[in-house]
Amino acid sequence: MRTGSIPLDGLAGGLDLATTIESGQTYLWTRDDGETYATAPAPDAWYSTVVDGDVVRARRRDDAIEWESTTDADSLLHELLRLDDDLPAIRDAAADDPLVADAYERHAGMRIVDDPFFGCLVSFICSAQMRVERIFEMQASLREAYGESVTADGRTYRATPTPDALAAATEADLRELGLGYRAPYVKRSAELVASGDLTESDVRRDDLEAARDALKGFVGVGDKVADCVALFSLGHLDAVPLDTWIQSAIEEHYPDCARDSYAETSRAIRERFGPNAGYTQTYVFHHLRTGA
DNA sequence: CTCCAGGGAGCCT
DNA sequence: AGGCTCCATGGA
Repeated sequence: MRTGSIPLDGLAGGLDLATTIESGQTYLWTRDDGETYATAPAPDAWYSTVVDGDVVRARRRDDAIEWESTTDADSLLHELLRLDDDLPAIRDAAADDPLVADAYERHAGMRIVDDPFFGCLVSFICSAQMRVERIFEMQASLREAYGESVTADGRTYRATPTPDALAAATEADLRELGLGYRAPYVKRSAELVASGDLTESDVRRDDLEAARDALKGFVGVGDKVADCVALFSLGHLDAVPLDTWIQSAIEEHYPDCARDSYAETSRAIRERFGPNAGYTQTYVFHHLRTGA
């Protein structure tokens, strides 16, 4: 495999690789130790993923991100981990309140990811009423059962299942992987993509609310999941997924932003969090969920 | 045992 | 549009 290194001091705000990958934004990476993300990673733990048939491995090594890949992964990593985002500028422009300041400070270096679309879509369809640790397990199970194998340097990696593969699976097959009532959602949404009836290009809109409405055409995708896909795969950094953690945070810390409908609460909290509100949401979510 | 987890579909008014 | 009810599964 090819290798390379990305110096952290060349990135505005650096990069906390482990937190970025394990904070519940992306479920498409595998930690080398095979743990289920329930345990803390080693400081220099390797993470791997497969993108368009290429294996990408990355870990923190001293003051750089070291990578190995079947392709030149430098630009790919910049894309997947949004390494060009200026974290200090994003933080400075964010809302100035104790919760937000604490979240940014405690998890400095965490970045929003830019996941490949279909894997992100399936991940967050599966996320409904699920703990983060189990979402990781479910995506690993889907890769193991339906992902294409890619071998590099004698090791085998599993790609994200294709729409065709998941559309061909039976609902019973998917239920056996522990997907529960999400099984038919995954299958039907995979069918929509595989048939071309609703695809990534249909949901790539410049406006967040237009993208969200289009995303809700998938099965198992409502307002919250649509916002997650918009934020973690379509580059809508203003998207603020209103999950249970953020909703209770709004009740406790921003009660004036609480509205009757998702759409109105979303608008209010986006205005409160300021530019790149999705970044702030992700920091606050991780901060609250990890009990920091 | 009960309760909860990064919600959404289906059906009702 | 807005309000129910039900939905699988595993861990606490």
